[in-house]
Amino acid sequence: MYLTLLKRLRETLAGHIREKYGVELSVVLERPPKLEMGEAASPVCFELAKRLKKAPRQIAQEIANSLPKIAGIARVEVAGAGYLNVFFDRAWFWERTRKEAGEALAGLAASARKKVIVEHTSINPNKAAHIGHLRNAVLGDTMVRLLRHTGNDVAVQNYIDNTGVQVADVVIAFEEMEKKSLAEVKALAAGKNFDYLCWDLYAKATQFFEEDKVRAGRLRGETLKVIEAGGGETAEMATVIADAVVGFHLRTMARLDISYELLARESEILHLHFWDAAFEKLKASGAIQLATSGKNAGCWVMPWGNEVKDLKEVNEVNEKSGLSEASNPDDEDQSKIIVRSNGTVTYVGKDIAYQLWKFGLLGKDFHYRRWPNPPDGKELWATTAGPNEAGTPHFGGAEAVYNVIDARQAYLQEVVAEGLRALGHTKEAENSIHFDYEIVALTPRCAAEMGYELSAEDAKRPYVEVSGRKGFGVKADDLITRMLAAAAARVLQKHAEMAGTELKQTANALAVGALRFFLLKVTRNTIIAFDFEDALSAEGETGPYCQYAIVRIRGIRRKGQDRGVEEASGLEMKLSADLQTPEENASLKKIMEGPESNTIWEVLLASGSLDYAVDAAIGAQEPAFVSKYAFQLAQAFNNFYHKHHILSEADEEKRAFLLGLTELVERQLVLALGLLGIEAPEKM
RNA sequence: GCGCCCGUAGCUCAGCUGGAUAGAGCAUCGGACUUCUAAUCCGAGGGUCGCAGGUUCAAAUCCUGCCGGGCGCGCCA
Repeated sequence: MYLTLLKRLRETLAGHIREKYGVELSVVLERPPKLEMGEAASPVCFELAKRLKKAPRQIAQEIANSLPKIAGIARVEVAGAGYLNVFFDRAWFWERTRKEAGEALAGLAASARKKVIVEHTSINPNKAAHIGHLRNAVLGDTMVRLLRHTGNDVAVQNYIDNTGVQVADVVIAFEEMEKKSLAEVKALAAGKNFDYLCWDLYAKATQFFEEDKVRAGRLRGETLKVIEAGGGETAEMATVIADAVVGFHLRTMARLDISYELLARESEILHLHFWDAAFEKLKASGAIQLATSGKNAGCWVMPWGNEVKDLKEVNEVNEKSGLSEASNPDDEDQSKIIVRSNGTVTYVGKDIAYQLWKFGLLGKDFHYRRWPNPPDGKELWATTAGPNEAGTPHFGGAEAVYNVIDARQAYLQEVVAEGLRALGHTKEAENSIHFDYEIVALTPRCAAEMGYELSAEDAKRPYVEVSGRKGFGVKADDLITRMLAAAAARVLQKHAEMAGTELKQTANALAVGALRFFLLKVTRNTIIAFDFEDALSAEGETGPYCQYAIVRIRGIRRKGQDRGVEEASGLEMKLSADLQTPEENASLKKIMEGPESNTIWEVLLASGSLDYAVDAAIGAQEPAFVSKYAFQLAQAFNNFYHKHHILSEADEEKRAFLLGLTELVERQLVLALGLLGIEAPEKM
């Protein structure tokens, strides 16, 4: 509701200024520093003062006096050196927010509906997931929830690099180091801790490769070739390993309520010749060129550099004036290799093909099969080179694509977008969103706690980077398990009687809440220095704090029912029965504008600001805005809870109102946490 | 060498396209449970917003330079 009022205010103000002064400008609105200054404010008169050469305060006064009445806004005042302070009609806000909470979203959907692909998780399927992968998945999943909430048609895809070096390394480790047969690996892959086993094995393999670089190069080359070609025992072993590890990843993510629609595998990009199709397009358009001399001789390269933002333009220049240095394919500093001189395609090349497919621009499609036994029971599809299974949905062909990939890959993601742009797909290049985020590292203390030995240099740093290659890091499942145990212990302290399913579900909600909130409360470009103490915390700005507010509200409801007090909704009806025009309702006015009404208004205003938080979060692609919002709403409620004892309120009308308000807080907070993938328990 | 990101309270972080006295959480200290759950609330202390210039009526925010830290720039992915 806050967003609705802001929009209305902005439009009215802009229109009024246009009419009155003949000036066109965008109206800046902000939140005043104190509640007494109103709910919204605009410094627009300072800007106007410059243009009209008049005192800002005078202009502000003129506008305040002549601005037409806006529904939901009680009054506009002049403050400070020329601010316009805007005061909402509180009773109106109350009525409308309650209605909106129930109905608003369906209406929003139709106009905004867009087909969107979000790719996230995309862990190399050769080892267990670690804390850094969790940040990726939680960010991606939360963005998916936000986009769906605002009416978009979102498909979640998880890219599986099942034919890459990392899988090959584990295959080599099994074959060369462990001397395991395919049958033996199959047996291991069916076991309980196969992803952990691979984690250790991969770390050992890394050492093995470092011992003898020549041997490493030979083994990798041979194995990769066999895996990419398919067929034979080694290729099958790779498939067995990758598929099994993907299964573990899916189960790990399911513990955090994260699921997917499609597993897009690199093997199909190869076998269905996605690259060939992309290669033809890139060659035909001149987006990539064959280098004939220099360091990159024999490679197909994409010109790259500051001057080639618009390749077309450069090509035109070339025609007129011969070669510019920027697009000379032999100039190695300005070029990105897409096809090696031996004819094989690089990772970026495959990624361009995949990105083209996501937008429906490749002219090819995958084949699809159902993924057997998805952990959450939801339908899950995977790409296949075999025949299509009946009931295959349509994947791909999106208007916007979010690739959730860490910030270190920014350059490569730029190359991919540049590839689209060079093919003339400017709009799609702009809608290729590298949803980047900073890494999760460990605090030196945490690393020490886990038994890792640090160099003196590392020990002094604020954080130490995790490394799957070295087997250094906090495994996702270990962390979740530890958080579950901590949550269960905490619940039992307060509810010794709790057991069985109830205890399990409660602990689960709290552990997931703590973990997801921990990963979501900081903005994307903040490096998280992971520490168990911070992650396990349940006080202050945490998931459990937000959940606790809801638990309190539910406690009130239970108590109210036990006592035989009428249901909140019933009482509310009584209060609202004669509310044809809430603005004029004397009872409401008394409650909301009387003395000591500030805490009430703070909670109500926060409750009605979810739309604003969600809008800002999507606009800035920053899920942290929603976690910040949830925390602030919970905080406002906890404050209110201490000042107003609801069930013992003597004034019947006021009690009904307070009950209605808590119900509204619950609805909004449950919604906000739901967008973060966090559920609230009944008790905790 | 080139490019990107970061530097805000003891610690971890917010601070939206420039706007009112720079805010949270943790930690510290002092208060509040016979009440709807104290996983809570109230209060206190704590900041030359890395440094120096510039633009502006107005700069933590924009521009330039410097200092300190991180990352990226491969015929790896």
